[in-house]
Amino acid sequence: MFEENLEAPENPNMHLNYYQKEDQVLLAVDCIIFGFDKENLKILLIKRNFEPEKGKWSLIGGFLKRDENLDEAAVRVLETLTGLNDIYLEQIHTYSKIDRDPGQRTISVAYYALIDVDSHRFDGIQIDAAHWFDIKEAPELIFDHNEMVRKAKARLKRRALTKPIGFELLPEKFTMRQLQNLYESILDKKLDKRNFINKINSLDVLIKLDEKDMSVSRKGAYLYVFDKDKYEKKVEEDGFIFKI
Amino acid sequence: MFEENLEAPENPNMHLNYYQKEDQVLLAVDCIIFGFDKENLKILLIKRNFEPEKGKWSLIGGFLKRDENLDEAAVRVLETLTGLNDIYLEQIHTYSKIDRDPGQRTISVAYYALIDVDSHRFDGIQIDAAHWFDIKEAPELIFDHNEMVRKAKARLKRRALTKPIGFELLPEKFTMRQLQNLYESILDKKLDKRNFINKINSLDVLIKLDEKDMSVSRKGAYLYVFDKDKYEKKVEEDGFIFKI
DNA sequence: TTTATAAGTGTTGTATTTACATTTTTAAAA
DNA sequence: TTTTAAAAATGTAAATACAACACTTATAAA
Repeated sequence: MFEENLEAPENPNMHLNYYQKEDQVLLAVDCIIFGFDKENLKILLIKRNFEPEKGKWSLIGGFLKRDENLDEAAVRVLETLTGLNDIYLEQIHTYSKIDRDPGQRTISVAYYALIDVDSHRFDGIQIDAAHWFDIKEAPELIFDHNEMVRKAKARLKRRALTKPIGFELLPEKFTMRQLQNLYESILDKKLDKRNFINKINSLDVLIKLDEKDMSVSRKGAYLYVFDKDKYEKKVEEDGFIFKI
Repeated sequence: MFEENLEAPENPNMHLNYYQKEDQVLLAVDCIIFGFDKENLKILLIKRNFEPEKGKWSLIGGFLKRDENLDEAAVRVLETLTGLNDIYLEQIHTYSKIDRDPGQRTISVAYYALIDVDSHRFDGIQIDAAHWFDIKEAPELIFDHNEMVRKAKARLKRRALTKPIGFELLPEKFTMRQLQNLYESILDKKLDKRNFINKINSLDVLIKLDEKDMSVSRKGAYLYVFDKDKYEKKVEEDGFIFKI
Protein backbone atom coordinates (compact mmCIF):
# COMPACT_ATOMS: atom_id res chain seq x y z
CA MET A 1 0.00 0.00 0.00
CA PHE A 2 2.61 2.48 1.04
CA GLU A 3 6.29 2.61 0.31
CA GLU A 4 8.20 3.53 3.38
CA ASN A 5 11.52 5.22 3.47
CA LEU A 6 13.35 2.89 5.80
CA GLU A 7 16.25 5.30 6.08
CA ALA A 8 14.18 8.17 7.45
CA PRO A 9 16.67 9.83 9.79
CA GLU A 10 14.02 11.01 12.24
CA ASN A 11 13.44 7.52 13.60
CA PRO A 12 16.59 5.86 14.88
CA ASN A 13 14.72 2.57 15.32
CA MET A 14 13.52 2.38 11.76
CA HIS A 15 15.81 -0.57 11.14
CA LEU A 16 13.66 -2.57 13.58
CA ASN A 17 10.77 -2.37 11.19
CA TYR A 18 8.59 -5.24 12.37
CA TYR A 19 5.22 -3.93 11.27
CA GLN A 20 5.88 -2.88 7.70
CA LYS A 21 2.85 -4.49 6.09
CA GLU A 22 0.38 -2.46 8.13
CA ASP A 23 -1.69 0.46 6.85
CA GLN A 24 -0.67 3.94 7.91
CA VAL A 25 -2.95 6.88 8.55
CA LEU A 26 -2.88 10.63 9.02
CA LEU A 27 -3.33 11.58 12.64
CA ALA A 28 -4.76 15.00 13.46
CA VAL A 29 -5.40 16.84 16.69
CA ASP A 30 -8.43 19.11 17.05
CA CYS A 31 -8.76 21.52 19.96
CA ILE A 32 -11.94 22.57 21.66
CA ILE A 33 -10.82 25.90 23.14
CA PHE A 34 -13.04 27.05 25.98
CA GLY A 35 -12.81 30.59 27.23
CA PHE A 36 -14.50 32.63 29.94
CA ASP A 37 -14.98 36.38 30.03
CA LYS A 38 -16.24 36.61 33.67
CA GLU A 39 -19.79 36.26 32.41
CA ASN A 40 -20.20 33.38 29.98
CA LEU A 41 -18.43 30.35 28.67
CA LYS A 42 -17.07 30.80 25.14
CA ILE A 43 -15.60 28.66 22.43
CA LEU A 44 -12.96 29.72 19.91
CA LEU A 45 -13.66 28.71 16.31
CA ILE A 46 -12.10 29.47 12.97
CA LYS A 47 -13.49 29.92 9.54
CA ARG A 48 -11.57 27.44 7.38
CA ASN A 49 -9.57 29.08 4.62
CA PHE A 50 -8.67 25.86 2.85
CA GLU A 51 -10.40 22.90 1.28
CA PRO A 52 -12.33 20.84 1.99
CA GLU A 53 -15.23 22.72 3.60
CA LYS A 54 -13.51 26.05 3.01
CA GLY A 55 -15.44 28.95 4.53
CA LYS A 56 -17.20 26.87 7.19
CA TRP A 57 -16.65 27.09 10.93
CA SER A 58 -14.38 24.51 12.48
CA LEU A 59 -12.26 23.65 15.46
CA ILE A 60 -8.62 24.57 15.42
CA GLY A 61 -6.47 21.62 14.45
CA GLY A 62 -3.36 20.30 12.81
CA PHE A 63 -1.49 17.11 12.04
CA LEU A 64 0.75 15.10 14.29
CA LYS A 65 4.37 15.34 13.25
CA ARG A 66 6.94 12.60 13.33
CA ASP A 67 9.00 14.16 16.10
CA GLU A 68 6.32 14.96 18.67
CA ASN A 69 3.70 13.19 20.74
CA LEU A 70 0.03 14.12 20.73
CA ASP A 71 0.19 16.42 23.75
CA GLU A 72 3.02 18.30 22.11
CA ALA A 73 1.10 18.50 18.85
CA ALA A 74 -1.89 19.99 20.68
CA VAL A 75 0.35 22.56 22.38
CA ARG A 76 1.94 23.44 19.04
CA VAL A 77 -1.40 23.82 17.27
CA LEU A 78 -2.67 26.03 20.05
CA GLU A 79 0.45 28.15 20.13
CA THR A 80 0.68 28.50 16.36
CA LEU A 81 -2.87 29.67 16.03
CA THR A 82 -3.30 31.80 19.15
CA GLY A 83 0.22 32.69 20.25
CA LEU A 84 -0.54 31.18 23.65
CA ASN A 85 1.43 28.55 25.45
CA ASP A 86 1.25 27.27 29.01
CA ILE A 87 -2.44 26.50 28.54
CA TYR A 88 -4.40 23.75 30.27
CA LEU A 89 -4.97 20.90 27.80
CA GLU A 90 -6.54 17.50 28.21
CA GLN A 91 -7.06 14.70 25.73
CA ILE A 92 -10.68 13.65 25.32
CA HIS A 93 -11.30 11.05 22.65
CA THR A 94 -10.11 9.76 19.29
CA TYR A 95 -12.43 9.92 16.30
CA SER A 96 -12.00 7.51 13.43
CA LYS A 97 -15.12 7.25 11.30
CA ILE A 98 -13.93 6.27 7.85
CA ASP A 99 -15.34 9.28 5.98
CA ARG A 100 -15.17 11.79 8.81
CA ASP A 101 -12.90 13.98 6.68
CA PRO A 102 -13.77 13.78 2.98
CA GLY A 103 -10.29 15.05 2.10
CA GLN A 104 -8.48 11.91 3.14
CA ARG A 105 -8.69 9.11 5.71
CA THR A 106 -7.83 10.99 8.87
CA ILE A 107 -8.09 9.98 12.49
CA SER A 108 -8.42 12.84 14.90
CA VAL A 109 -7.57 13.10 18.58
CA ALA A 110 -9.66 15.73 20.32
CA TYR A 111 -8.27 17.90 23.12
CA TYR A 112 -9.89 20.63 25.11
CA ALA A 113 -8.14 23.77 26.30
CA LEU A 114 -9.07 26.30 28.98
CA ILE A 115 -8.27 29.99 28.61
CA ASP A 116 -9.13 33.17 30.47
CA VAL A 117 -10.33 35.31 27.57
CA ASP A 118 -9.41 38.67 29.09
CA SER A 119 -5.98 37.94 30.56
CA HIS A 120 -4.86 36.52 27.25
CA ARG A 121 -6.01 39.26 24.95
CA PHE A 122 -3.88 37.91 22.13
CA ASP A 123 -4.03 40.91 19.81
CA GLY A 124 -6.77 40.00 17.42
CA ILE A 125 -5.67 36.39 17.40
CA GLN A 126 -3.12 35.19 14.87
CA ILE A 127 -5.74 34.21 12.40
CA ASP A 128 -8.28 36.92 11.73
CA ALA A 129 -10.77 34.22 10.85
CA ALA A 130 -10.94 33.14 14.50
CA HIS A 131 -13.82 34.20 16.68
CA TRP A 132 -15.05 33.66 20.23
CA PHE A 133 -18.63 32.41 20.32
CA ASP A 134 -20.86 32.21 23.33
CA ILE A 135 -21.14 28.48 24.01
CA LYS A 136 -24.90 28.72 23.61
CA GLU A 137 -24.69 30.46 20.25
CA ALA A 138 -21.93 28.58 18.47
CA PRO A 139 -22.57 27.74 14.81
CA GLU A 140 -22.70 24.30 13.24
CA LEU A 141 -19.25 22.90 12.62
CA ILE A 142 -17.70 20.75 9.91
CA PHE A 143 -17.11 17.00 10.00
CA ASP A 144 -17.66 15.46 13.43
CA HIS A 145 -16.60 18.61 15.29
CA ASN A 146 -20.07 19.11 16.79
CA GLU A 147 -19.80 15.71 18.42
CA MET A 148 -16.33 16.60 19.71
CA VAL A 149 -17.66 19.77 21.30
CA ARG A 150 -20.55 17.89 22.88
CA LYS A 151 -18.15 15.43 24.46
CA ALA A 152 -15.76 18.18 25.54
CA LYS A 153 -18.57 20.02 27.32
CA ALA A 154 -19.52 16.85 29.17
CA ARG A 155 -15.90 16.25 30.16
CA LEU A 156 -15.44 19.83 31.32
CA LYS A 157 -18.58 19.54 33.42
CA ARG A 158 -17.36 16.36 35.05
CA ARG A 159 -13.84 17.66 35.66
CA ALA A 160 -14.98 20.96 37.05
CA LEU A 161 -16.95 19.11 39.73
CA THR A 162 -13.91 17.30 41.12
CA LYS A 163 -10.78 19.21 40.10
CA PRO A 164 -9.92 22.90 40.49
CA ILE A 165 -9.59 23.43 36.74
CA GLY A 166 -12.11 26.26 36.77
CA PHE A 167 -9.35 28.64 37.84
CA GLU A 168 -7.69 28.11 34.45
CA LEU A 169 -10.61 30.04 33.01
CA LEU A 170 -10.45 32.93 35.46
CA PRO A 171 -7.98 35.77 35.94
CA GLU A 172 -5.66 35.38 38.92
CA LYS A 173 -7.92 37.58 41.04
CA PHE A 174 -11.64 37.00 40.79
CA THR A 175 -14.83 37.61 42.73
CA MET A 176 -17.15 34.99 44.15
CA ARG A 177 -19.79 36.10 41.69
CA GLN A 178 -17.43 35.46 38.77
CA LEU A 179 -16.59 32.03 40.14
CA GLN A 180 -20.27 31.28 40.47
CA ASN A 181 -20.97 32.58 36.95
CA LEU A 182 -18.28 30.24 35.71
CA TYR A 183 -19.76 27.19 37.41
CA GLU A 184 -23.24 28.11 36.27
CA SER A 185 -21.97 28.33 32.68
CA ILE A 186 -20.12 25.05 32.87
CA LEU A 187 -22.88 23.13 34.63
CA ASP A 188 -25.54 24.93 32.63
CA LYS A 189 -27.75 25.55 35.64
CA LYS A 190 -28.40 28.21 38.25
CA LEU A 191 -26.82 27.75 41.66
CA ASP A 192 -27.89 29.12 45.02
CA LYS A 193 -25.53 31.95 45.98
CA ARG A 194 -25.28 31.20 49.69
CA ASN A 195 -24.90 27.48 49.24
CA PHE A 196 -22.26 28.02 46.59
CA ILE A 197 -20.20 30.37 48.75
CA ASN A 198 -20.52 28.10 51.77
CA LYS A 199 -19.36 25.16 49.68
CA ILE A 200 -16.38 27.02 48.23
CA ASN A 201 -15.36 28.35 51.64
CA SER A 202 -15.59 24.91 53.20
CA LEU A 203 -13.03 23.67 50.64
CA ASP A 204 -10.60 26.17 52.15
CA VAL A 205 -8.36 26.71 49.12
CA LEU A 206 -9.04 30.36 48.35
CA ILE A 207 -7.31 33.41 49.77
CA LYS A 208 -9.56 36.41 50.35
CA LEU A 209 -7.74 39.63 49.51
CA ASP A 210 -8.29 43.07 51.09
CA GLU A 211 -8.82 44.34 47.60
CA LYS A 212 -12.23 44.89 46.02
CA ASP A 213 -13.49 44.88 42.46
CA MET A 214 -15.54 48.09 42.24
CA SER A 215 -16.36 47.75 38.55
CA VAL A 216 -19.73 46.12 38.81
CA SER A 217 -21.42 47.19 42.05
CA ARG A 218 -21.52 50.21 44.36
CA LYS A 219 -20.54 48.11 47.32
CA GLY A 220 -17.71 46.34 45.53
CA ALA A 221 -16.89 42.65 45.78
CA TYR A 222 -13.89 41.16 47.49
CA LEU A 223 -11.29 39.54 45.26
CA TYR A 224 -9.97 36.03 45.84
CA VAL A 225 -7.04 34.03 44.53
CA PHE A 226 -6.76 30.25 44.29
CA ASP A 227 -4.14 28.93 46.71
CA LYS A 228 -2.60 26.26 44.53
CA ASP A 229 0.13 25.34 47.01
CA LYS A 230 -2.40 24.81 49.77
CA TYR A 231 -4.58 22.74 47.47
CA GLU A 232 -1.67 20.54 46.43
CA LYS A 233 -0.53 20.09 50.00
CA LYS A 234 -4.02 19.00 51.03
CA VAL A 235 -4.19 16.50 48.15
CA GLU A 236 -0.77 15.19 49.04
CA GLU A 237 -1.34 14.94 52.77
CA ASP A 238 -4.85 13.62 53.16
CA GLY A 239 -6.12 12.73 49.72
CA PHE A 240 -8.30 15.82 49.66
CA ILE A 241 -10.77 16.00 46.79
CA PHE A 242 -11.93 19.35 45.46
CA LYS A 243 -15.64 18.62 45.18
CA ILE A 244 -18.29 21.16 44.20
CA MET B 1 8.96 11.30 3.87
CA PHE B 2 6.49 8.76 2.54
CA GLU B 3 5.48 8.03 -0.96
CA GLU B 4 1.78 7.53 -1.16
CA ASN B 5 -0.06 5.48 -3.67
CA LEU B 6 -2.67 7.94 -4.79
CA GLU B 7 -4.52 5.26 -6.69
CA ALA B 8 -5.12 3.04 -3.67
CA PRO B 9 -8.51 1.52 -4.49
CA GLU B 10 -9.60 1.24 -0.86
CA ASN B 11 -10.14 4.98 -0.50
CA PRO B 12 -12.57 6.42 -3.03
CA ASN B 13 -11.72 9.97 -1.91
CA MET B 14 -8.02 9.63 -2.52
CA HIS B 15 -8.27 12.04 -5.44
CA LEU B 16 -9.16 14.75 -2.93
CA ASN B 17 -5.77 14.46 -1.38
CA TYR B 18 -5.42 17.80 0.38
CA TYR B 19 -3.03 16.79 3.10
CA GLN B 20 -0.41 14.88 1.20
CA LYS B 21 2.63 16.50 2.73
CA GLU B 22 1.76 15.35 6.24
CA ASP B 23 3.47 12.54 8.14
CA GLN B 24 1.63 9.25 8.48
CA VAL B 25 1.75 6.84 11.39
CA LEU B 26 0.80 3.33 12.39
CA LEU B 27 -2.28 3.25 14.60
CA ALA B 28 -2.76 0.32 16.93
CA VAL B 29 -5.51 -0.67 19.30
CA ASP B 30 -4.70 -2.37 22.59
CA CYS B 31 -7.39 -4.02 24.69
CA ILE B 32 -7.50 -4.24 28.44
CA ILE B 33 -9.77 -7.27 28.84
CA PHE B 34 -11.34 -7.46 32.27
CA GLY B 35 -13.02 -10.63 33.40
CA PHE B 36 -14.85 -11.79 36.51
CA ASP B 37 -15.22 -15.33 37.79
CA LYS B 38 -17.82 -14.58 40.52
CA GLU B 39 -14.98 -14.08 42.98
CA ASN B 40 -12.27 -11.79 41.65
CA LEU B 41 -11.54 -9.37 38.88
CA LYS B 42 -9.19 -10.76 36.23
CA ILE B 43 -7.23 -9.48 33.28
CA LEU B 44 -6.46 -11.40 30.10
CA LEU B 45 -2.86 -11.14 28.89
CA ILE B 46 -0.79 -12.81 26.24
CA LYS B 47 2.80 -13.83 26.02
CA ARG B 48 4.10 -12.16 22.88
CA ASN B 49 5.33 -14.61 20.26
CA PHE B 50 6.88 -12.01 18.01
CA GLU B 51 9.47 -9.29 18.18
CA PRO B 52 10.04 -6.85 19.71
CA GLU B 53 9.76 -7.93 23.35
CA LYS B 54 8.99 -11.53 22.32
CA GLY B 55 8.20 -13.74 25.30
CA LYS B 56 7.01 -10.94 27.55
CA TRP B 57 3.45 -10.37 28.77
CA SER B 58 1.40 -7.84 26.94
CA LEU B 59 -2.10 -6.62 26.22
CA ILE B 60 -3.92 -8.00 23.23
CA GLY B 61 -3.68 -5.64 20.30
CA GLY B 62 -3.56 -5.12 16.59
CA PHE B 63 -3.34 -2.46 13.92
CA LEU B 64 -6.10 -0.32 12.52
CA LYS B 65 -6.94 -1.24 8.96
CA ARG B 66 -7.85 1.07 6.17
CA ASP B 67 -11.46 -0.09 5.93
CA GLU B 68 -12.53 0.05 9.57
CA ASN B 69 -12.87 2.56 12.37
CA LEU B 70 -11.24 2.14 15.77
CA ASP B 71 -14.25 0.57 17.48
CA GLU B 72 -14.40 -1.99 14.68
CA ALA B 73 -10.70 -2.64 14.98
CA ALA B 74 -11.07 -3.28 18.70
CA VAL B 75 -13.96 -5.69 18.06
CA ARG B 76 -11.93 -7.48 15.40
CA VAL B 77 -8.85 -7.79 17.60
CA LEU B 78 -10.97 -9.14 20.43
CA GLU B 79 -12.80 -11.59 18.21
CA THR B 80 -9.68 -12.80 16.41
CA LEU B 81 -7.85 -13.55 19.61
CA THR B 82 -10.66 -14.84 21.82
CA GLY B 83 -13.42 -15.89 19.44
CA LEU B 84 -15.80 -13.59 21.29
CA ASN B 85 -17.95 -10.90 19.80
CA ASP B 86 -20.80 -8.87 21.24
CA ILE B 87 -18.55 -7.73 24.07
CA TYR B 88 -18.74 -4.44 25.94
CA LEU B 89 -15.93 -2.17 24.73
CA GLU B 90 -15.07 1.41 25.54
CA GLN B 91 -12.27 3.62 24.26
CA ILE B 92 -10.07 5.03 27.00
CA HIS B 93 -7.11 7.02 25.80
CA THR B 94 -4.58 7.37 23.00
CA TYR B 95 -0.90 6.88 23.73
CA SER B 96 1.71 8.51 21.57
CA LYS B 97 5.09 8.70 23.27
CA ILE B 98 7.65 8.73 20.50
CA ASP B 99 9.53 5.62 21.55
CA ARG B 100 6.66 3.79 23.20
CA ASP B 101 7.14 0.90 20.79
CA PRO B 102 10.78 0.38 19.87
CA GLY B 103 9.74 -1.48 16.73
CA GLN B 104 8.40 1.55 14.94
CA ARG B 105 6.64 4.83 15.63
CA THR B 106 3.23 3.60 16.69
CA ILE B 107 0.33 5.40 18.28
CA SER B 108 -2.00 3.20 20.27
CA VAL B 109 -5.61 3.66 21.19
CA ALA B 110 -6.50 1.76 24.36
CA TYR B 111 -9.89 0.11 24.85
CA TYR B 112 -11.20 -1.86 27.75
CA ALA B 113 -13.49 -4.86 27.45
CA LEU B 114 -15.72 -6.57 30.00
CA ILE B 115 -16.28 -10.33 29.95
CA ASP B 116 -17.93 -12.88 32.18
CA VAL B 117 -15.14 -15.44 32.40
CA ASP B 118 -17.35 -18.47 33.00
CA SER B 119 -20.16 -17.86 30.51
CA HIS B 120 -17.62 -17.36 27.76
CA ARG B 121 -15.47 -20.38 28.34
CA PHE B 122 -13.83 -19.98 24.95
CA ASP B 123 -12.18 -23.36 24.63
CA GLY B 124 -8.71 -22.71 25.83
CA ILE B 125 -8.66 -19.35 24.06
CA GLN B 126 -7.48 -19.08 20.47
CA ILE B 127 -3.96 -18.35 21.47
CA ASP B 128 -2.54 -20.80 23.97
CA ALA B 129 -0.23 -18.06 25.16
CA ALA B 130 -3.20 -16.18 26.68
CA HIS B 131 -3.86 -16.34 30.39
CA TRP B 132 -6.29 -14.87 32.92
CA PHE B 133 -4.48 -13.19 35.81
CA ASP B 134 -6.00 -12.05 39.02
CA ILE B 135 -5.95 -8.26 38.75
CA LYS B 136 -3.86 -8.12 41.91
CA GLU B 137 -1.28 -10.56 40.61
CA ALA B 138 -0.78 -9.47 37.02
CA PRO B 139 2.82 -9.39 35.78
CA GLU B 140 4.72 -6.41 34.45
CA LEU B 141 3.80 -5.62 30.86
CA ILE B 142 5.72 -4.33 27.87
CA PHE B 143 5.85 -0.77 26.59
CA ASP B 144 3.34 1.55 28.24
CA HIS B 145 0.81 -1.22 28.82
CA ASN B 146 1.09 -0.93 32.60
CA GLU B 147 0.00 2.67 32.34
CA MET B 148 -2.90 1.65 30.10
CA VAL B 149 -4.07 -0.88 32.66
CA ARG B 150 -3.81 1.66 35.44
CA LYS B 151 -6.00 4.08 33.53
CA ALA B 152 -8.45 1.35 32.53
CA LYS B 153 -8.90 0.33 36.16
CA ALA B 154 -9.62 3.92 37.11
CA ARG B 155 -12.11 4.26 34.28
CA LEU B 156 -13.83 1.00 35.17
CA LYS B 157 -14.12 2.14 38.77
CA ARG B 158 -15.68 5.43 37.75
CA ARG B 159 -18.06 3.88 35.23
CA ALA B 160 -19.18 1.12 37.56
CA LEU B 161 -20.31 3.76 40.04
CA THR B 162 -22.71 5.44 37.63
CA LYS B 163 -23.59 2.99 34.88
CA PRO B 164 -24.82 -0.61 35.09
CA ILE B 165 -21.80 -1.99 33.25
CA GLY B 166 -21.03 -4.40 36.07
CA PHE B 167 -23.60 -6.81 34.66
CA GLU B 168 -21.37 -7.27 31.60
CA LEU B 169 -19.00 -9.09 33.92
CA LEU B 170 -21.61 -11.37 35.49
CA PRO B 171 -23.60 -14.31 34.17
CA GLU B 172 -27.22 -13.54 33.38
CA LYS B 173 -28.29 -14.91 36.75
CA PHE B 174 -26.23 -13.95 39.77
CA THR B 175 -26.48 -13.72 43.52
CA MET B 176 -26.25 -10.58 45.62
CA ARG B 177 -23.02 -11.88 47.06
CA GLN B 178 -21.50 -12.20 43.57
CA LEU B 179 -22.61 -8.69 42.71
CA GLN B 180 -21.05 -7.42 45.91
CA ASN B 181 -17.84 -9.37 45.23
CA LEU B 182 -17.71 -7.71 41.83
CA TYR B 183 -18.06 -4.20 43.21
CA GLU B 184 -15.55 -4.92 45.94
CA SER B 185 -13.06 -6.08 43.28
CA ILE B 186 -13.66 -3.10 41.05
CA LEU B 187 -13.61 -0.50 43.81
CA ASP B 188 -10.84 -2.35 45.62
CA LYS B 189 -12.48 -2.02 49.01
CA LYS B 190 -14.81 -3.92 51.31
CA LEU B 191 -18.45 -2.92 51.35
CA ASP B 192 -21.03 -3.36 54.07
CA LYS B 193 -23.37 -6.20 53.09
CA ARG B 194 -26.61 -4.67 54.33
CA ASN B 195 -25.89 -1.20 53.01
CA PHE B 196 -24.94 -2.65 49.64
CA ILE B 197 -28.11 -4.72 49.32
CA ASN B 198 -30.27 -1.81 50.45
CA LYS B 199 -28.62 0.44 47.89
CA ILE B 200 -29.03 -2.06 45.05
CA ASN B 201 -32.65 -2.72 45.97
CA SER B 202 -33.43 0.98 46.11
CA LEU B 203 -32.28 1.30 42.50
CA ASP B 204 -35.09 -1.08 41.57
CA VAL B 205 -33.60 -2.55 38.40
CA LEU B 206 -33.10 -6.17 39.42
CA ILE B 207 -35.59 -9.02 39.19
CA LYS B 208 -35.43 -11.53 42.03
CA LEU B 209 -36.01 -15.05 40.76
CA ASP B 210 -37.58 -17.96 42.68
CA GLU B 211 -34.47 -19.92 41.87
CA LYS B 212 -31.57 -20.36 44.26
CA ASP B 213 -27.88 -20.95 43.77
CA MET B 214 -27.11 -23.86 46.13
CA SER B 215 -23.49 -24.24 45.14
CA VAL B 216 -21.88 -22.20 47.85
CA SER B 217 -24.03 -22.30 50.99
CA ARG B 218 -26.38 -24.73 52.76
CA LYS B 219 -29.16 -22.18 52.77
CA GLY B 220 -28.73 -21.22 49.14
CA ALA B 221 -28.83 -17.69 47.73
CA TYR B 222 -31.55 -16.22 45.55
CA LEU B 223 -30.63 -15.48 41.96
CA TYR B 224 -31.28 -12.12 40.34
CA VAL B 225 -31.26 -10.81 36.77
CA PHE B 226 -30.67 -7.25 35.62
CA ASP B 227 -33.84 -5.77 34.12
CA LYS B 228 -32.31 -3.87 31.24
CA ASP B 229 -35.63 -2.75 29.78
CA LYS B 230 -36.75 -1.31 33.08
CA TYR B 231 -33.42 0.46 33.52
CA GLU B 232 -33.59 2.00 30.06
CA LYS B 233 -37.17 3.09 30.55
CA LYS B 234 -36.24 4.81 33.82
CA VAL B 235 -33.32 6.59 32.17
CA GLU B 236 -35.54 7.63 29.30
CA GLU B 237 -38.46 8.79 31.40
CA ASP B 238 -36.95 10.60 34.33
CA GLY B 239 -33.22 10.84 33.73
CA PHE B 240 -32.57 8.11 36.27
CA ILE B 241 -28.92 7.61 37.17
CA PHE B 242 -27.69 4.22 38.30
CA LYS B 243 -25.59 5.32 41.24
CA ILE B 244 -23.83 2.98 43.66
C1' DT C 1 -30.84 -34.84 65.42
C1' DT C 2 -27.12 -31.80 65.51
C1' DT C 3 -23.94 -28.79 63.46
C1' DA C 4 -21.78 -25.63 60.56
C1' DT C 5 -22.09 -21.95 57.24
C1' DA C 6 -23.56 -18.41 54.38
C1' DA C 7 -27.99 -15.74 53.49
C1' DG C 8 -31.11 -12.51 54.81
C1' DT C 9 -32.88 -8.58 57.21
C1' DG C 10 -33.81 -2.67 59.86
C1' DT C 11 -32.73 0.96 62.68
C1' DT C 12 -30.39 4.78 64.46
C1' DG C 13 -26.99 8.36 64.43
C1' DT C 14 -24.16 11.39 61.50
C1' DA C 15 -23.03 14.09 57.65
C1' DT C 16 -24.35 16.40 53.61
C1' DT C 17 -27.38 18.97 50.84
C1' DT C 18 -31.03 22.04 50.01
C1' DA C 19 -34.16 25.88 50.70
C1' DC C 20 -34.66 30.35 51.92
C1' DA C 21 -34.61 36.52 53.32
C1' DT C 22 -32.50 40.41 55.36
C1' DT C 23 -28.87 43.70 56.10
C1' DT C 24 -24.78 46.19 54.41
C1' DT C 25 -22.01 49.03 51.56
C1' DT C 26 -21.14 52.68 48.49
C1' DA C 27 -21.37 55.45 44.12
C1' DA C 28 -24.39 58.24 41.80
C1' DA C 29 -28.37 61.08 41.62
C1' DA C 30 -31.26 64.40 43.56
C1' DT D 1 -26.07 66.58 52.13
C1' DT D 2 -29.33 63.25 51.76
C1' DT D 3 -31.56 59.80 49.23
C1' DT D 4 -31.58 55.99 46.24
C1' DA D 5 -30.43 52.01 43.74
C1' DA D 6 -27.97 47.68 43.14
C1' DA D 7 -25.14 44.07 44.10
C1' DA D 8 -22.59 41.86 48.15
C1' DA D 9 -22.54 39.53 52.30
C1' DT D 10 -24.29 36.52 55.63
C1' DG D 11 -26.76 31.77 58.82
C1' DT D 12 -30.20 28.42 60.04
C1' DA D 13 -33.40 24.79 59.86
C1' DA D 14 -35.38 20.85 57.39
C1' DA D 15 -34.70 17.01 54.41
C1' DT D 16 -32.03 13.63 52.51
C1' DA D 17 -28.26 10.48 52.02
C1' DC D 18 -24.77 7.74 54.07
C1' DA D 19 -22.53 4.80 57.56
C1' DA D 20 -22.37 1.78 61.37
C1' DC D 21 -23.93 -2.12 63.35
C1' DA D 22 -25.79 -7.96 65.11
C1' DC D 23 -28.98 -11.40 65.17
C1' DT D 24 -32.05 -14.95 62.95
C1' DT D 25 -32.92 -18.26 59.20
C1' DA D 26 -32.43 -22.00 56.04
C1' DT D 27 -30.39 -26.10 54.68
C1' DA D 28 -26.95 -29.81 53.57
C1' DA D 29 -23.90 -32.69 55.66
C1' DA D 30 -22.25 -35.08 59.57
